[in-house]
Amino acid sequence: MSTGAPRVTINDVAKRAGVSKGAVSMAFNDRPGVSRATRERIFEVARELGWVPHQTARSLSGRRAGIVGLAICRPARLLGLEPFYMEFISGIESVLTERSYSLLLRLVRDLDEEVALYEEWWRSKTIGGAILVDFHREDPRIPPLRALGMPAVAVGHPSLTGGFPSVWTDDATAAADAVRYLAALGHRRIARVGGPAGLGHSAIRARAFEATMAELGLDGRRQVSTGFAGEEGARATRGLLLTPDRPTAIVYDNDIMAVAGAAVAAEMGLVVPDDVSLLAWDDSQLCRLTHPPLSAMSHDVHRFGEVVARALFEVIEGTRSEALQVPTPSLTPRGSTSPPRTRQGT
Amino acid sequence: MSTGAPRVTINDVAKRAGVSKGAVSMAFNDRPGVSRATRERIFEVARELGWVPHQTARSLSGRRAGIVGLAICRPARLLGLEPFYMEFISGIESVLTERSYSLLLRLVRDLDEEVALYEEWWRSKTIGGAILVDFHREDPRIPPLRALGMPAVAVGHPSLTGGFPSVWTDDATAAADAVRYLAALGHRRIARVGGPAGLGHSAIRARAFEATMAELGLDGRRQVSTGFAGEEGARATRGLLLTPDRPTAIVYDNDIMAVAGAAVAAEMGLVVPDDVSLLAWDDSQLCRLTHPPLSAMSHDVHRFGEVVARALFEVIEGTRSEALQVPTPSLTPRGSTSPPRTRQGT
DNA sequence: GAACAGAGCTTTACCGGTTCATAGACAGCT
DNA sequence: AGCTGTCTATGAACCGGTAAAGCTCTGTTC
Repeated sequence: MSTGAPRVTINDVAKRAGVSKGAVSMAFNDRPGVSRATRERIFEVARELGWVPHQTARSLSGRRAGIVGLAICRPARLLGLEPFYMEFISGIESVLTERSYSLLLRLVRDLDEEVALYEEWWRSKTIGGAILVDFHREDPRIPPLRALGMPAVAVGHPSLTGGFPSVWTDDATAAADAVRYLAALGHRRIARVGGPAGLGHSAIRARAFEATMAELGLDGRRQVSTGFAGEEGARATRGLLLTPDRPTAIVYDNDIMAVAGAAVAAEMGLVVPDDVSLLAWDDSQLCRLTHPPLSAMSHDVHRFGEVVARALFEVIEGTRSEALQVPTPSLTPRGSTSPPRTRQGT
Repeated sequence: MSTGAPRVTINDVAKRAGVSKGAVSMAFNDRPGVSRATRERIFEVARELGWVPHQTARSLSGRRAGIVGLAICRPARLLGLEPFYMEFISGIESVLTERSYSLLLRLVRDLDEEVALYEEWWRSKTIGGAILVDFHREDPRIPPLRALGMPAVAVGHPSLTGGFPSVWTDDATAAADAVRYLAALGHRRIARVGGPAGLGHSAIRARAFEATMAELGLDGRRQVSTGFAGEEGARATRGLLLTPDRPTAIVYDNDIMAVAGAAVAAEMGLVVPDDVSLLAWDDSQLCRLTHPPLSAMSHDVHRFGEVVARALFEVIEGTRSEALQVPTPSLTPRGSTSPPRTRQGT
């Protein structure tokens, strides 16, 4: 039953339609050289036989690979929780689908493995292009990947992506906005729980946070760099809230950590937002599921993915080498932020 | 620059090593017919030239596709939140990686689209096998997909998967365990917030829930079928908690809905677990991030994915046609379940 | 009415591997 | 020396398409 599939090929279609396989090929690629009538007869026969061009054979001749690679270097357990990626991916997919491209996804453990994977994918012509994410400062992936000459779009600020055409969002402005908003509410002791310091966008937000705090005459040193996992966010929050002059507001680098932070506050008997205001980042549905719902810097992550995918096609076609900016995350106030309850010093 | 990559082929390697390309091929496929010395010289040259067999060309000759397909039919926004899938996927990946296979992922909007996608993937020989998930009762995908003759593993109880070799977990027993645990704590009004009734595993849990409740002489009709999204879980919880004889314990079908349920309880001024106990399902990290942390029916989802992937290879190789069971989810008590505070009737 | 153009197909040469029938070299045996 | 068998390696066919050159035939143009 399972063995010996019918194996219909372009030759069968050609023979049955009484034309050469070249003609069938032209018909299926919308190229001139076949009359309307013939073209339709070919389609008719192909449908009868249930024939679809063999993707593999096709890409062996032409150069198109029809597949785009995405390697993500974060622990699987974390990714499962990080709402960002699935939404980002679904945005990418929606564009790829339009062109019958597919996404090849792989989780890798470290950057070396990532580079090796891309090299293999590219050398073996498995993929036609790639989407690079999570740029570090002086990212070690840049030289070897550039050397490949593989079409790729980088997600991250152009200053980080070492010449790869990038798609980026203005994290600096968003971070500054977050600080100004909290300061406007009357907070003076504002802290930030960020992702790894080496990670480019975390670093950018950290700098912007500090600069904006300074600009407002506030102390911008209440910052913690940690991972992105909830537990790490919890630990960082606990640390911050246990200091004598504990912050009255905390900005997080994603929403998982913010949710974990809210749990820590509750566990310590602190009321959100009265005792401490919390501001999440990325704003997935998760922010609306807690009580109180979390204020957040919101982001259309799905669209972000779409823009990235479209940019990649432009790169593949050679019509893009410039960076592209998507809208800056904007503040969505919910129940987790309010003016601080008590009078405070610096 | 970007144009004109070196394009090293098997011929270059053969020429440089002073052998025929057939020899290179044999060397790289671990088949007899090349001496140890020659083999090593070939590898040496290949490394020098940075040559890797062209995956596409390779799969055109041999029959192996090197790619496994997974189409998921759930709204993207929901998936982003559902910790289950990313972990499941990472489990799959870890096995695929061993064999240099890759996962082709696509989010689809409905079952028709899913079937069409698999048909295209299979007919066009893009994939060598597939993983089918989210089975419905009398699932409409079964007949067309079986007709394809594509190697596939189904995730779900064998009674649902229409003859596809399946990998499943004993949801019925787990649901019964959940009920018995809550009953043992003294709860009598136990409710359940489940996924869509059409979805096979939700239906199985629903039946087991009802049967076990009956067995214990309790009323098993407090069940709501909804989506898997947090908001739906919130709405369902609100509905349940607003009834006059509100439940003192609620079992959820995933953890997102349980988290949302906790928020609803808080919003209604109810204390978890004193006023209402909550029991989540799947047990991602999320359950440990809330306050109180959620008790859950735990599951090694990563391993589940691994088992599924391994089963798929067996199917592809023709050595499996039987179902395979993974461990039953087991109860992990945390802070969200306790004996009910007040004396209750039926 | 010879030359030319263009539409509509066919032919042929790849793309980059795998596979298999076959041949050469060499060792062992009678 | 002649025969057989094993090991290594080659060459050509093939996988299922694409692309570009080539061939016919009909209709124009001067």
